[in-house]
Amino acid sequence: MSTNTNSARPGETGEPGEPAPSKRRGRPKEPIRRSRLLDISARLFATRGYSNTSIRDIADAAGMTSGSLYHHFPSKEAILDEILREFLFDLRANYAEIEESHDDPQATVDALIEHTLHTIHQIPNSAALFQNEAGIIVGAPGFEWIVENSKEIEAIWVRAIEHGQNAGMFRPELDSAVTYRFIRDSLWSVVRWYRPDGRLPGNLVTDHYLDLLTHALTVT
Amino acid sequence: MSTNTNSARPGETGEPGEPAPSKRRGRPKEPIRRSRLLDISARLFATRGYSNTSIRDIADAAGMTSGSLYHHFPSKEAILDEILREFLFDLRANYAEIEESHDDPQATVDALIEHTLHTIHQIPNSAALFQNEAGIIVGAPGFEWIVENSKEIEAIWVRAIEHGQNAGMFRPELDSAVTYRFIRDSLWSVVRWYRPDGRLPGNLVTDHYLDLLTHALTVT
Amino acid sequence: MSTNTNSARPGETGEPGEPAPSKRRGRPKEPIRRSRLLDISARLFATRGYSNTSIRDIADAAGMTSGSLYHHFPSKEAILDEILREFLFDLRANYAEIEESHDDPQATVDALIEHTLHTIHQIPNSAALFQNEAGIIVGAPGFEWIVENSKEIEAIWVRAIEHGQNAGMFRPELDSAVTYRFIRDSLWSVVRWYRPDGRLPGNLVTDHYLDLLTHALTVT
Amino acid sequence: MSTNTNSARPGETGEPGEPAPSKRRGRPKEPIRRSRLLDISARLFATRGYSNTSIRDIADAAGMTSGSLYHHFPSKEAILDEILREFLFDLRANYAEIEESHDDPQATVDALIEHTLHTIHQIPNSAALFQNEAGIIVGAPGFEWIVENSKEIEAIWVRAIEHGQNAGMFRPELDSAVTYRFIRDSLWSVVRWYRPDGRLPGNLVTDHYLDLLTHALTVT
DNA sequence: GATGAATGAGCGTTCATTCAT
DNA sequence: TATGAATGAACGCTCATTCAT
Repeated sequence: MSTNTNSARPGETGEPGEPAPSKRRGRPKEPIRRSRLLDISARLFATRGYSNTSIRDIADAAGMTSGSLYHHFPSKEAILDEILREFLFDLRANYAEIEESHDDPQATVDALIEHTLHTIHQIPNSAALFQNEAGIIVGAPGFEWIVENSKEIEAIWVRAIEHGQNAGMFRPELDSAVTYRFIRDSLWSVVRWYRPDGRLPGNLVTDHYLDLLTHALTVT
Repeated sequence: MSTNTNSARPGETGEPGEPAPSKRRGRPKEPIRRSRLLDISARLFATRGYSNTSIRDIADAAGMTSGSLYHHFPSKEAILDEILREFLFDLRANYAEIEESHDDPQATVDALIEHTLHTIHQIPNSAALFQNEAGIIVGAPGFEWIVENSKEIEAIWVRAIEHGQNAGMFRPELDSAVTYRFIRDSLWSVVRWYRPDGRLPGNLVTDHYLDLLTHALTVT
Repeated sequence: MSTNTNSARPGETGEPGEPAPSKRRGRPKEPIRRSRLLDISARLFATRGYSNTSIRDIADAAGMTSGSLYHHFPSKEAILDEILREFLFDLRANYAEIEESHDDPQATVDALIEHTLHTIHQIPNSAALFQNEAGIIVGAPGFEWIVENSKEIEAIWVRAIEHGQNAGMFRPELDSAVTYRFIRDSLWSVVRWYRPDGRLPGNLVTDHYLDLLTHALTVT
Repeated sequence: MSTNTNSARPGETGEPGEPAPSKRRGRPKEPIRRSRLLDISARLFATRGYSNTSIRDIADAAGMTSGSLYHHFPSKEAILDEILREFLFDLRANYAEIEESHDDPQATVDALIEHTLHTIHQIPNSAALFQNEAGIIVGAPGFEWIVENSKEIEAIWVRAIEHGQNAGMFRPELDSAVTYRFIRDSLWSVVRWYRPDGRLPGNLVTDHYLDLLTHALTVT
């Protein structure tokens, strides 16, 4: 399945707003290179799949040779790990902050939903990458941390759902674990068809999903 | 990311009820071989991912050499194509039959939901394979038929949703296209965590999802 | 240090007496291929060093592509292992046979010396390979068996030396362990300069070394 | 064959007595740096083999980056060349001095033997490096000087042996060239098992080898 | 001097595919 | 049908070397 037909031209990044490699005599010259490579990698991994993306594909898209990549990352897997780490730890931190800053269960769940869809809008590549590869990554040696992190994220959601049930807002007959999966899957699946620059505006999608999920959960 | 840790032993398939390869001199012994190979392939593709499954992995699991596989299928991609073709055309045919055999929109949607979850229960490998690889397959040359088929499936669902809205059963403010994606994604995502032999029985999951989706759609 | 200047031409083996790849319809067609590849590998490893010999060098010398080699051996290291295994286990077996078939210590040591030099004459590549690489191989994971084998070989020699001392033939003031190393090293070092087809005939070398070592050991 | 298990930690050299890299503003601070790098290189080359030692390994062990090494040496091969040059030219000079300062052939040969074993004791890394890599180095372009130097060394030994034969001390039936190789190989092979800090003291080894070789050569 | 980024060639290995037997 | 040998392209990665800063 030759999906590499649209292989990137040398030096092409596809990322708009890329700062020109001008003679910027700044301090943080290192992180820029690094995060740019991570961005490119995330885009390719998300688009073609991790296994179908070669280290040379990434290097080509970054305008360097494959060997040069190894000055920045020790392995292909390390690139994947770093992308997912930032994605998942940020996500957990943001979820936790939302949980702490809200009292009303309905408001908490709404904020969690909004933040999830916002994340898909903001960093679709990382989100898609996790969504697409998680099934295979989980269980791979060195990626055990993903399970732990996912459990903590699940706990946040389940607490919010159960608080809502205890408060009489959400339907008590719902199993909180199954309901969490339902919400999680329906939300993250959006990354598969939502395009940040597409015809369907992000806030419209968010409103629709808030509406659908609220009706699914709320006592009537 | 060595995901081949559970590499199949020669001749091992893991599928119970496998008929012994005895000297059965029956008529169509060929189709049996063929479907067995497709089953094995689907299982490996679903478990490890298409790209991470080699033609030798399949041959090993089937107890033959990789060269022999090419007497049954012209290429690795052809195996994938055949698995997905059977899955998607059966699915479409069953959806169409459901549409024709129901008048009540609510009953139609319920039956569509039930059939989807039943499919995940019955043929989880094919379902998972499609769910996992569709994103990359779509757009690959030779797989254009998937888009067509998907459109016809979408049309069935959208018609059912809109019939329900016209009949005053489903909430009129819902966008039928977005709602379809919401239902589709939440249902097919179940394949990622549902285990046919797991603790959570299939009918319980079905009841829960019928409940959640009905509340999400129905006028209150 | 480009030592590959004399890289073998495709199809060239340098081994005289190579049987033409004629239409020999024999059973053991497999072993022939295999042992031929081992011979070629041993020659290249011995000549250039293991690290300086690439899998493509071997494949080129054998008239095949690098990938084809992996039908016969699972890895480069496995080739090395197989060469050394045959060499060392044969050597030990032959030494043991010599030990059993001789009573007189002087005759035993003489036979051991003769066999060692005979081995260098017969299979100089394997002998040189072991002599050159043993220092680095020992301690590498998977090659622990070499130490065991070497210890058993040492035991045979030391027994012969000590028997000779007890019988009053060999000088009693000699430390048997140091004497063994002295004999071993002086003998195996011959592989570095002896050429089976060179000007110095093998039996002349053998006579000289028998003479030197006998004088070194024997009571006068 | 991952022989880099004992990869040196940054800045670690393992050589005791290393002067701290303090701000010593002495005169020839450069030569110190240089010889330290040569020492480190010799140790790594001797331990792991030249081919298995990367320029980065050396740089790491020296606490610098690989690029910095090129301010001191133009290439990896140049490091090897310099180590071997110093080793072999010193050796020849010392052998020559011994030859000149002794009249008695027996005393000359004894002194040559003693000096050889003393060299192995004093600079085992250089000695091992030469012993291990000479076979591959000889014949490589740029290392022709080794052959010349070796010939001169051989001449010194052969002269001493033949003087001894002419004086009636050494057995006349011995071929001086073969006898030289016998002595040379048995002596230098000691580097492979002798440990300066091991249980077997150096002078004991020297006594043993003097004894063995004297008996091998001397008229009885 | 020293550094870090980059290069380009090469390495051991994998894999979908072909084909004579 | 089945096999085993072979292919050729690609893969992840290493490494000696260069060079602007």
